[in-house]
Amino acid sequence: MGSEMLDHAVQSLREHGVRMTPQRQAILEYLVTEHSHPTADDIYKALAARFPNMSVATVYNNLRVFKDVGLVQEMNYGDASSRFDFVTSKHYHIICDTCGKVVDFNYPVLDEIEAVAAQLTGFKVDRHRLEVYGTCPTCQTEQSHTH
Amino acid sequence: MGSEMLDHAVQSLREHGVRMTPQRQAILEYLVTEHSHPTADDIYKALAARFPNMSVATVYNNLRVFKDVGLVQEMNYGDASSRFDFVTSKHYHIICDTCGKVVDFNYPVLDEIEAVAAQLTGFKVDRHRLEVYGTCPTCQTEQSHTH
DNA sequence: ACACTAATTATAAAGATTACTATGTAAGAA
DNA sequence: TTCTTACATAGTAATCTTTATAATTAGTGT
Repeated sequence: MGSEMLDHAVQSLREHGVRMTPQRQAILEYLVTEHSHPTADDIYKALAARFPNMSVATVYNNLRVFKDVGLVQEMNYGDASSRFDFVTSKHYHIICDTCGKVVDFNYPVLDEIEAVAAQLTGFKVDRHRLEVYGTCPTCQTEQSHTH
Repeated sequence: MGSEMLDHAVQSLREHGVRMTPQRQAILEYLVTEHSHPTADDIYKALAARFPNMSVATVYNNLRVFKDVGLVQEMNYGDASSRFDFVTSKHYHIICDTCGKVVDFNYPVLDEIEAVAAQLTGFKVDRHRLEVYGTCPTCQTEQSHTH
């Protein structure tokens, strides 16, 4: 399962003339196996044991490479660090305002709004971004304890 | 027109115990009259002539005050600086990937997706964020000239 | 006009990301 | 296998946005 995705990703990188290095492989594996939405620093810390000398820049560089190839989606939330999501299928995200956790949820893709926006503004539309914000179950219970 | 919105905003600030200062007034005016979606730096530069000694921190502080009172909405787009929008009515934004311009467009508020997300994930939903990305008319013509 | 408190300025600091350079290494060619 | 070359990495400096801090200034009610 996971390894099929990984193999496919490696092949896709090869086709784009991207060399495989141990660090690159490890970052990719981490993204595929962890279903979280890690920050660059999360990845850096998670791989520090295996690659004590790895540079943060390497993580960023590779995430950019993966993004360019289309394997990974970058999600920016202003102040906080970007989070990176291994692209599998179309889905939206809901984000916890308290702890920053990101959870996937499925909803029909909003094609219509793109068409409407294009018509109203004259833009050539490329994509849209939709996120829902709130409080995750864990933080909800924690907040009810302290109050 | 604009001055009504301004008066209302000033009154709203007064009710929140916020003092009026020339800098604050000027930043507010700028947000009301300019229908752009300026960054903090845009505002800073625009008012530099009138307030040569104004600090960037003042701009940020005031934008935060306005945000807390609900007069202004902050929009983060990752790498780039936040942009600030004087809140008038509910609308969505479409953003140019080339020049960063932000344009408003109206579309029925997507209440349903919030309900679905809450049900699927167990989150307590607070709000959502939707943006459409593409190329604005100006940049479209410029790109067609150079190609 | 006074006093109290908030706002401003100026600057330092923080945090995320990128730029840069020397060194190392993957991958194909000989 | 060894060589070669371009790409990747490590390490660090730099950049950019935003916030924190401390001293000074200035609103606002009395």
